[in-house]
Amino acid sequence: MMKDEIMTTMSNRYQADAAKNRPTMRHVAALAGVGIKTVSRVMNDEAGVSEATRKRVLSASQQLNYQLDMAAGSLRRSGRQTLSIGLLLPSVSNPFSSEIHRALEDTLAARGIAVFAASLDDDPEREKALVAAFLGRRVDGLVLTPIAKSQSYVIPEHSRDLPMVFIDREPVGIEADAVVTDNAVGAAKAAAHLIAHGHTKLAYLGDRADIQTARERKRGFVEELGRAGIATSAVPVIEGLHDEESACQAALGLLRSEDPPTAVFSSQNLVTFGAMRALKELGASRRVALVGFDDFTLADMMDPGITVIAQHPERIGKLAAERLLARIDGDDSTPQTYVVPSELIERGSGELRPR
Amino acid sequence: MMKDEIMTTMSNRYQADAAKNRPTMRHVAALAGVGIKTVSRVMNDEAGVSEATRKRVLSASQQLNYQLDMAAGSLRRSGRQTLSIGLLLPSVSNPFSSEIHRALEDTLAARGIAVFAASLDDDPEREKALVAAFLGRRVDGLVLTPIAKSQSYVIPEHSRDLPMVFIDREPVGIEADAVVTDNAVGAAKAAAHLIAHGHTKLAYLGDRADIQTARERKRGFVEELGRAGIATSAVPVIEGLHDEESACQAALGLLRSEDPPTAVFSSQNLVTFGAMRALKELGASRRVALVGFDDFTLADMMDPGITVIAQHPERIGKLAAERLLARIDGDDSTPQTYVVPSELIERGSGELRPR
DNA sequence: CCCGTGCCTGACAACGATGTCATGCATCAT
DNA sequence: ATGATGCATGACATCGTTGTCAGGCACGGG
Repeated sequence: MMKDEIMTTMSNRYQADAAKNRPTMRHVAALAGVGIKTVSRVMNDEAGVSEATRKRVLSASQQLNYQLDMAAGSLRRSGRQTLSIGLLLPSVSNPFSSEIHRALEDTLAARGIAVFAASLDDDPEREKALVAAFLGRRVDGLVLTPIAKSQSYVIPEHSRDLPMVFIDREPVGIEADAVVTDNAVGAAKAAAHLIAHGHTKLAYLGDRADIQTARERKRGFVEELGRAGIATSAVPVIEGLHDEESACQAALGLLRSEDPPTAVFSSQNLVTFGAMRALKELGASRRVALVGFDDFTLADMMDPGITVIAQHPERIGKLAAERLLARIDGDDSTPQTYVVPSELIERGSGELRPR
Repeated sequence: MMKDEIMTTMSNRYQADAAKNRPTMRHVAALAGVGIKTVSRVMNDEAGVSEATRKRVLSASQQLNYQLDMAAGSLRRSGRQTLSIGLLLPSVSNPFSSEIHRALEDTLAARGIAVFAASLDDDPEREKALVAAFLGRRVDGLVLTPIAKSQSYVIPEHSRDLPMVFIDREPVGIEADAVVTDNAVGAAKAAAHLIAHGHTKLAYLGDRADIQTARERKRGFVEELGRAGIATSAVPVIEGLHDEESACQAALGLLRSEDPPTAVFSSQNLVTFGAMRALKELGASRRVALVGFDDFTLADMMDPGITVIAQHPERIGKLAAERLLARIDGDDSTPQTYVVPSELIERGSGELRPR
């Protein structure tokens, strides 16, 4: 009787407290009349708790709406995992990036791992700052698109076995796993495709040369010209195009020149859009061939459809996640670069022949 | 001499240890020859540390590559903030969602807040599971696109003052801030626009009726018909379209019927794409008017350009972030729904007149 | 009846940090 | 000279959890 009264009072007090502040194991333990270690065992599905006790604890925890504090747990837990990783992308709103993000998320979600995502905007300083921010939150791993000149600043962490996978671009100054597209090969395929359709007067519209993938694509394109015996000097190569507007202007300049190209290769999404706009403005969409690097929504709905070298962001994301999980699980084999092949998709614009 | 030797030995031992395991404040303190509380003060830029000591600590922490453990800190710190929030979207790879994500990130980054992002795929169960997962990581707040029938399951957290902002759709069963587009108004604008261009034979292609925004858009569209005196019974309303393929089939069915509509309104991105494809297939792009809800990349490059009711995801994201920050800072005013106006953008397809 | 063997269980320290508070020391007004 | 004041500093408890370990209890065999 007396004891029941005390129990009731106590449970009321704990319930009232737990409604305002967040309940802890102590609250649950008090309400269930057990020690907190037993609550811990139940919450973690550990063996060695009688069925009766388990039920009492579960009921108490539901009553209080208790939730395990992962942060506190991972502080003490051996292995110290937080079940969260950091993802650094050029921008979370970039379609290519967000496809990677999605694939990564799906693969990691199966293991209960949450993803911190952030945008770098191709700013090396942000890269370092955000890596630090994620490390301070004790992520279990890092997936990032590097932009800084060197990633040697993460060597201390990397040598402490922080799992790390680079995507889209390979790291510099550190040996770590990377998952990339075959940029040079893809660009070469584009050049070969145009040449096979009779073009010799090609033009190259490219992104900023400080971006590794842009350099690779240019290299692949130019090398293919060489193989085909086309004088590089006869092919205008414009670099430094980072948005639609500048690409459009560059394309307009080319197309209005005395001896305009009959085929254009654009090294990236936004550049392709700029080129398309220029062609449309000049009414040349059905006259000048176009192949763009990167696939995009509605490419098949354009007139003509736009032929592209498609990357496979979902494969990149999935592979990166798998590599990261392997590293988290202790794989310590030599870091490797994994290449995801690109794919040429014919839609019309790339199959136009010169007049 | 003796003392120096010991110091050196100690510092070596700590350095070796710190190179393998992650260094803690204890390591830094030992190396700098101070107490850990002093290290804490330096790392948190607290006042009351002499310049000389501060320098010693800073130098030691750099030498060890020390980084503050935010998780451990927030365990003890009053207020208990983790400087991270959870963001739940239909999909991180959905362009509309990822624009919101980006705007949110930018606003929160200024305060050093990191963002956990996850995709719901319109699955109520995932919504609950992911909310729980984020709560277990002790996020400082939650921003989410609700899909479950009711959000009452978060009431316990919400009443414990967990900041929460709903975006795109309003919550059910709980009073909380929300940031939404004026869906009904936008759809009504579309209807009015088509009617103003002489159409009376309209058609509505809509998303699944269990999605709040879809219902609102339909309501706005139908109400506008009423205002214009057009018999609702004469206007085909097709719902339940959730992807491009089903929308295309539905549109084809309509357009091939005996008395086809002269104008189509599509309630969402993918449905618009389906409608566009159907129109193209029938060669009716320049004959049947089309207005779509949601703006999209290249809409102006289509032939004709696609007239849309544009939402403003960047404004939604920014506003949601601002509301969340206000709540985090203690604002406890009555929850409110903030409406971000949509905007009709004329591009050609919506201005076609009936024959 | 006693002791070994499991099975449940909880007390306690520890994880890495911060809040509180007491201490030592130099400085200053009286 | 003396006590008051302020600054710099570190000892210690603590946040919510988990690892370790020892204790209690029931059971069974000798």
